[in-house]
Amino acid sequence: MTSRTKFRLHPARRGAAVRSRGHAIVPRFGTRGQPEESRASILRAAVAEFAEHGIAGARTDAIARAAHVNKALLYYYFKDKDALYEAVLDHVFSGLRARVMPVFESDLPPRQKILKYLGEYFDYIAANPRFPRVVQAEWMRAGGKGHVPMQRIAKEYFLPIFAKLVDVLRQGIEAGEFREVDPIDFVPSVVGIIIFYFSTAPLMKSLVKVDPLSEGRIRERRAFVLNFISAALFR
Amino acid sequence: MTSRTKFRLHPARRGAAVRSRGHAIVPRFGTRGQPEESRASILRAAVAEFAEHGIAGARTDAIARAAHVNKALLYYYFKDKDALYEAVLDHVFSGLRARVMPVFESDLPPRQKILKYLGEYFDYIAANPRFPRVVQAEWMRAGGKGHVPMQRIAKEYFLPIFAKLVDVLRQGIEAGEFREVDPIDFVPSVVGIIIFYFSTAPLMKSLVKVDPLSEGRIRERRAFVLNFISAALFR
DNA sequence: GTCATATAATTAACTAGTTAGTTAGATTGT
DNA sequence: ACAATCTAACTAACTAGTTAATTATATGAC
Repeated sequence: MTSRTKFRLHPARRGAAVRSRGHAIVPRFGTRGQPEESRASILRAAVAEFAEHGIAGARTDAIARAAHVNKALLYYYFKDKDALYEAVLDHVFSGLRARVMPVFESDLPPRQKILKYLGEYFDYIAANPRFPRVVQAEWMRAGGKGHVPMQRIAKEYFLPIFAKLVDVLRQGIEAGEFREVDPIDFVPSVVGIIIFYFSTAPLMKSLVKVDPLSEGRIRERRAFVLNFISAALFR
Repeated sequence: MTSRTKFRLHPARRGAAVRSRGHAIVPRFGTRGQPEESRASILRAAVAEFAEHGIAGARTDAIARAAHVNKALLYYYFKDKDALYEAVLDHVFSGLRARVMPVFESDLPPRQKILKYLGEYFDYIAANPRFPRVVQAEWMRAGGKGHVPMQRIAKEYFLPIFAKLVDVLRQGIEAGEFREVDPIDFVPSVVGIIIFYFSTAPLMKSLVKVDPLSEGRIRERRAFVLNFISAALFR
């Protein structure tokens, strides 16, 4: 990894095929095939590979193969393995943010707001059960001390959500509806409850008869999580 | 990895220096240095390395260096990287089992039993905050589908504890002291709450001012966890 | 309309560096 | 002497990342 490589611009960033305001793709000069399709296909394959093997364990060859593209194309769209992983993280967290932030804009009372937040969070993960493992892969890296990339991710996505939760909790507590919990303890507990189940699902499946990701089981799990946290938080 | 290698016996398993009933070590013939010390040193270093980098990310060279032994010695005591990791898992889980199983032998009422269990579990992890990451490393491997080794670990350590918890929960529910929770939902939730905090501690530390592993914070966290789960479980 | 051309998209084959695991012996306590 | 313990140096395999070319497409000149 020379310093020249490091600062090389990637065609994808220079923008080749460009999506105009509407929806129709306006191709430029040498655009051929479906470049956005290729990029998306690589990202999709990367999500699966990183979720299954972590960052160190993920194989760029495997990602390329699963995406049905040549490995060099992977390095054409992404600087290196780390950049690809970062793109995956962005994908995961921007999806989550898009899903939960609107909840905080609504003017529901604190109790309903928390429940709605939990429900949306749960449903997003349930619809993408690989995501917890992808994120876990990050904090398994380098002792989880939080690289520069992860710092950015945390500041861009996590802290804003956390701040909103702090607000709602404060309101609920002031209104006497919530027990007095410290967000620094409450939030990671909630995240742990929701995420842990899904990230251990593959292992759980091999241990017990029931499929932890079956539709029925997920519905039960959802009800339990909301009920459990409600009992712990509401007066 | 040839099949011959696979079945080679390791001196450690044949038993060299043997610890007699008392405490004094009774060395055999060519015993020199402190073989048990070397083995323990390797294990200790492996815990740290696996916790920091996961299985694929862990470097056997780094483990040997940290343990102040030649890398070949590592392969003298352990068949390969996987076997070393398995030994680490045994170390972690046997410690946990030794700590929590006595709780179930006691004749405390269900409520106190659960609280005692949670406290012991929490304290064990708090005293060894690297352990959650070590275990997480396992289910990040090969999609967490649960290798043969992990199946063994789960059956040997996890299922017995789970069974005891099922008992206590049933008793508590029948006595009308507990809300009606399904162990298949309750147990992973509790584990998630306890473990998640510690496995994300390094990242958390880089994000906020407070040290999540400071003595005071741990004490607070412990109180919160017991209180939170109590509120969610007890009537 | 069509033809050369610039440029984007894509690939087969390669390389340099890393890493798990081995070998063949050296050392030491008994 | 002898087996247990330990090591320096090695190797075979793997893997992230590169290179140098090739193919397809839109554009603009005519």
